[in-house]
Amino acid sequence: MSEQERRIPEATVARLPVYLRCLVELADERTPTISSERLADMAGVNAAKVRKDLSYLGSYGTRGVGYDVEFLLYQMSRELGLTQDWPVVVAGVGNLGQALANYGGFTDRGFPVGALVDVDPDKVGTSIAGVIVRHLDELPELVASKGIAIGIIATPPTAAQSVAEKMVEAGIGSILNFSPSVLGLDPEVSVRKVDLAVELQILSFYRRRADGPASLGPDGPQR
Amino acid sequence: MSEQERRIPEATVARLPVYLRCLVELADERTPTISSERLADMAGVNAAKVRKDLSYLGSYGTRGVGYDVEFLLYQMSRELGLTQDWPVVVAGVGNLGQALANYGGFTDRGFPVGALVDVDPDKVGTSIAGVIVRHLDELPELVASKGIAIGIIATPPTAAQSVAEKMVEAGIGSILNFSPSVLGLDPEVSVRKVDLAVELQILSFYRRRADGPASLGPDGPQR
DNA sequence: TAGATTGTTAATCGATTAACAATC
DNA sequence: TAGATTGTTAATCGATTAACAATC
Repeated sequence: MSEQERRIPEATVARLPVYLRCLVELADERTPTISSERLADMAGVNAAKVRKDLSYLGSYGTRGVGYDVEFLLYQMSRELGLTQDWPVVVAGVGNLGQALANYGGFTDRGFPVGALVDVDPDKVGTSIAGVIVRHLDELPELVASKGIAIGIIATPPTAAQSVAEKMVEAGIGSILNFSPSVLGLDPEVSVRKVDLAVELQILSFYRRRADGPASLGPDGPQR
Repeated sequence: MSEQERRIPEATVARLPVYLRCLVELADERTPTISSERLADMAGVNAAKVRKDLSYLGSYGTRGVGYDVEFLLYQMSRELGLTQDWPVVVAGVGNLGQALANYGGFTDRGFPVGALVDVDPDKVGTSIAGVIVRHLDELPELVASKGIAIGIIATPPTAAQSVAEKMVEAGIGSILNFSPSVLGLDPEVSVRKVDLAVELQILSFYRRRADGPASLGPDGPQR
């Protein structure tokens, strides 16, 4: 690791937030250093993978000692772009949208809910978790005024594509899609998809056979 | 494909539910057949991948014609174990748990909410979406009487591990974990994890660089 | 120094993709 | 038959893992 500084593999990027959460926990307990072995246990992966993943960030460990928790935490936050807040807009305040808006976990982790939008006149104007629901048409002004970085789609599937397009037009470049629709957007836009029924169907597959990889996360086996 | 009938790759299993949803849509529109090319467009993948994935199910296509929608839909449902319902229990009826209980999408896709459990005396006894919230301690009887197959963890992270263990003790073999905790369980138990903050953090990473794979699902690039 | 643990190499494994013969 | 499209092969790519020299 020296020339042509690291292109971090996709699989590694997906694990960094897991390590980050472990490090936050360790920092809370004032644990000064952590070995790849112990971090691997916490994260549910193996130690070789931890060392390889961390090596993409730089040579931040000390042989014979391990990794300095605070230092690694800082470097990882920086790499993930988490040294600043990224306000999100939730589009669609049905069951899921409301739950997401009320869910404190986003704000805690640097993703405050900056805006809520819907098209239903009964919902526009109401307040959820201290944020007033605005009409979808106001998205461009909201994105600009609140500095919205990420759009979360919690609309019915029929509306998802058009809402996504409006988000992109409004200047949003990152979308988390909770609707079951496959979005077709400019490949410049980052899209991640969370599909609850798909997760259950995958569990159903492995249940039926009861011989597949037993412990899977969205990005593969946990251990 | 003939000897030693197919061990379906994990990556393929994760895509089958996406194809399934496309097929349902096609069946609704009474489209009789579909080519790998068109199905690939709908699913947001490439045609070679579709053909390879479908070939693990068997040789269900017709050269020069494509795949019979209804027939493929049936075969895929069968392979995914979706020819029967799999009742789920949601543990933890906070914001997320309530939203999940109210979310009709599960029942629609063969995963009816058979039970809700919590430990909060203020919640136990209340009714959500027509299901009465029971105490966590009643889990074994609920699993038995309602034929619960899948446990959904929507508790605070501190409770997740112990709730998961109770689910396993009660006979549940498949768990969908919405808490940010990494679960340590018998490897026989299938676990999938949905971590909303992790998804946002991954988006944050790619936003910062704006040079990564642009369009990602939980299981990799969408297209 | 002796023990511990990293960082990196290289082997292996699994997933993707292009290409095309088979065949409807 | 001619055109279309599958099913499969083989090449390529990316991810995982064990092993161990480097070094604290």
